[in-house]
Amino acid sequence: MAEAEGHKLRTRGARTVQRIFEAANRLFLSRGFSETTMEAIAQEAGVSKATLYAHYGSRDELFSAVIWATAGDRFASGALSGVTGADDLRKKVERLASAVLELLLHPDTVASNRMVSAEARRFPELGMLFYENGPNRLIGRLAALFDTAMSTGLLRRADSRDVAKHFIGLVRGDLQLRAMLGDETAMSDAERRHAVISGVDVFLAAYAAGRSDSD
Amino acid sequence: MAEAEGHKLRTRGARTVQRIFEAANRLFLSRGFSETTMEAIAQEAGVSKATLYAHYGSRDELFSAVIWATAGDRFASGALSGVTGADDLRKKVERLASAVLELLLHPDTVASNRMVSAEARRFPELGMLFYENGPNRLIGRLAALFDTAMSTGLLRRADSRDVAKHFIGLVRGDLQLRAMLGDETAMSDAERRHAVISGVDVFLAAYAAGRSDSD
DNA sequence: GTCTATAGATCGATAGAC
DNA sequence: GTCTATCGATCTATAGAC
Repeated sequence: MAEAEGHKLRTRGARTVQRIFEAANRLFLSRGFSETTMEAIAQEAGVSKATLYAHYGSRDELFSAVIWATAGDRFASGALSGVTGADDLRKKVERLASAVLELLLHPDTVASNRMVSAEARRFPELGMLFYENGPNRLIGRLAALFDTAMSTGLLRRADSRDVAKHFIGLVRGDLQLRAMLGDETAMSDAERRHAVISGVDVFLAAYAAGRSDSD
Repeated sequence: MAEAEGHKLRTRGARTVQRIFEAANRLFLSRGFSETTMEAIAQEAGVSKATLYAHYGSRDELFSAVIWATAGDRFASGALSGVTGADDLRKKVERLASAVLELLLHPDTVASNRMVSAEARRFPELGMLFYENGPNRLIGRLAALFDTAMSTGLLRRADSRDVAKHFIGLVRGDLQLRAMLGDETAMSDAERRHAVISGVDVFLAAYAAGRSDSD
């Protein structure tokens, strides 16, 4: 789903663009913006620098294309499907929390957060674009789920976008910040499990409609 | 409190170091890491580049010094004093939430978060150092406050560091992320007030000991 | 469209005089 | 300790051949 242009992959030129884009995507996400040179991208794509500039006018333009595409891809994917099922409310919410945390701690998510925030001063629009296309889409999808849960009477009535933000905030804890600061241990299973359990505990204590008997 | 070395400000050399450090501090925080050149720092400090290198071995070293010092300064300051007082629990917690949000959305906080996370791959240790000296100190101070509140019977018993993380997560919402991505509106009074009120609402619903009658 | 080769500019770091 | 002057490396972007 990472087509930069409207072309299909028929023409030779479009395939080159595709290769360039994917190379840039890999390198930006794995090395960061400042450490990724046009020379390296060209090499990774198997083309020359001149060819690269024939398709993307500047490094910033290529960077924007990568951020725009990848943010949407990841945050729009079906990673939040675990909510359906016949389990009790707590189990369902815990699975949802795990899925959210998985997304928030994904190396690509961490990398793009790092890059976009670092370059937000130079790209006033890109930051907003990224937010709308990424994090805000997650909020929207969660809000829709919680809306349903409120209609069903599982959760008490509240602004569903607020509920989504609170849910994310509770589950995230300090794990995403630590991941962004380079703390590898923030991604460990133990840390994640604890964040999910304690976060969901608080979430249900505040938002569960009736009385949720815990484990 | 931003002394890099143990010297006092007596000697001429120490005053020069001080000026260099403060210039670097201003420029790094206002322009970001990659946009701040040694030439610019020297000019801002009123010295030559050679003098600058006589006191700091490299740009990275100067950057580390700035991050290390400023993180501690801000997160250790007495900005959390608003919790004491004779108000009811909700009012107190709301003032605390405002103080936390003020800190999290402070331009310098946003700027250093951006920079450290962006450079975390090159500086494996600096990220951890920053976390311990900054965000983790905030968690610790909040945990101490909540510990007291639990002893007093105002809040129900729980791991106080978890409580602190949940508190921060609830109040922060998506405001700090948006601020880091360059969204100026994230710092508006309206946004902050709403985040404080709705966040505290959920926090008390989950953690208040008895029954907290709301407004 | 794609290549090689290089221009053009920036910047971190240093040499050497005072 | 501080200066001026400059080196050397790196990187973005382009010119011109095929």
